[in-house]
Amino acid sequence: MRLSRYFLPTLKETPAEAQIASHRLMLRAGMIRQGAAGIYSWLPLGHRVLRKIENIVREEQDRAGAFEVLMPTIQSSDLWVESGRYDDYGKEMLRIEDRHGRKMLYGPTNEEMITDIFRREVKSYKDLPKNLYHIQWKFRDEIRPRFGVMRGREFLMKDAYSFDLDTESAVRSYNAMFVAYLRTFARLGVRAIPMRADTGPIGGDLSHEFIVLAETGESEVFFDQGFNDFDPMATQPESGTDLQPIVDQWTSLYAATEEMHDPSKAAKTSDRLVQGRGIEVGHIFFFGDKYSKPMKAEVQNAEGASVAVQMGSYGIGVSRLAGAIIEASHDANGIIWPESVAPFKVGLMNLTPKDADCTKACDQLYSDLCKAGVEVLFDDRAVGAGAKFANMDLIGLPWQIALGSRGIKNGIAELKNRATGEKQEVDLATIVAKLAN
RNA sequence: CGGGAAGUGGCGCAGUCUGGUAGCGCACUACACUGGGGGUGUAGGGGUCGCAGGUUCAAAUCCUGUCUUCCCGACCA
Repeated sequence: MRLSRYFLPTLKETPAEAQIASHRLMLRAGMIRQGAAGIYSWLPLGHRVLRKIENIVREEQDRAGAFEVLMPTIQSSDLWVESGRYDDYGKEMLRIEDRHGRKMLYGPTNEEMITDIFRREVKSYKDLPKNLYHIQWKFRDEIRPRFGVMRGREFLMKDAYSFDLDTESAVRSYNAMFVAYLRTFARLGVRAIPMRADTGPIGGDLSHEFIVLAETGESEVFFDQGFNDFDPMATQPESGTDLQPIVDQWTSLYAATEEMHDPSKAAKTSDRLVQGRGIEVGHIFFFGDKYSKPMKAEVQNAEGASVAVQMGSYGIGVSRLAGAIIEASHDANGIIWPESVAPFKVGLMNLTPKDADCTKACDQLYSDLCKAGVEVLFDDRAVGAGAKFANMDLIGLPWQIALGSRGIKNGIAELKNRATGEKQEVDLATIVAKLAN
């Protein structure tokens, strides 16, 4: 992409409303713009990041055996009356009336709707287990939205729902999501620690939150530093593998959010206990027949008896992750994208656009990189070199290529690693091969 | 929902106390210079001061109401 043609409105100064790093940087880097409190538009750069996060989440859900669906944002109140949550949910649910006076709502979550879809179609234990997920916008009318996309009212969430015949099977479904989450967050370039969680208003008795460590995190967390030694990507589950040992390993060490923190249990880890702050990016629940029972989502078992299915739900805050990744990965100059979610892999800067030789070489390099399948943002604007460097650091692409008349004479470009700051002189003839992988 | 702060060109702010022709920096437009870390100069364009009432000869400024946004707390993917 040529920057001269792109829509990338970066800001030199921080808008007054943005207080925390990720919000400031997302606004400055031209990723998002605010529509109302807790409601944002995603501009091209931000949208690319959002899609990359979404795709990694999707790949790992698919790998774990879940099937993607897409449910609507607007729901009828009927199902919520049936589950008993229409009254329980309170003002956080945005309630809407259509022209016929029917009570509708903008979905804050989809347990009821997916349970309804399931119960209409599945009648036999032979069709279990099943796991259905979607990636869809949700709305929760938070009392106080804040921190940009990290606590928005409208947010993009992946929510999966599992259906099993019995508890034993349901735990296997839970474990599959547990492992998928470990892999997902690792691929997104963040370290997320699973912590025993309170089951909250959704109810149930087996639940974990996945917390990304960041100083600006909303929750206080306590965990064993032994988590540093675990590698989520070491788990490459074949279908049918027993995942319990992996889950056991990850839950063997102490980890708890403030509300679940038990100093007497934590004491066992004593010197290895770390206290920090974190951002909740995922939350998984097993809640049994909480919804299947009142909504009569039942199947016949091998004996011909009708039994309510055992359910779990599994959420990942996709839009929140865009902010959380920045919170965990930035410096004074701007964002530092992990390569897997970076909007572009490489930023190419023509430092001397008035130099015909340099411009020619840049155009050629840009074209070669594109042909090699490298995602590259080419700053071909007629502005000073300093502005280009500053802007490139701000938007945080993993690799920067600086090419000017000085380098052209020797046939070399400067390649900078945004994360480490390390710069190296690279022969123009080899740079494409170096960046294509 | 309790407590606090703020709304003035696209962005960051001053002016409000003490009423008297709306200002600065950045950005933007044109031209010239410059060209390896947000460079320099000259000349421009752009604002019913959140909105609605009121006081006054006169309101960004004083009064009343209202909307919006942000921060702290209680609640949450």
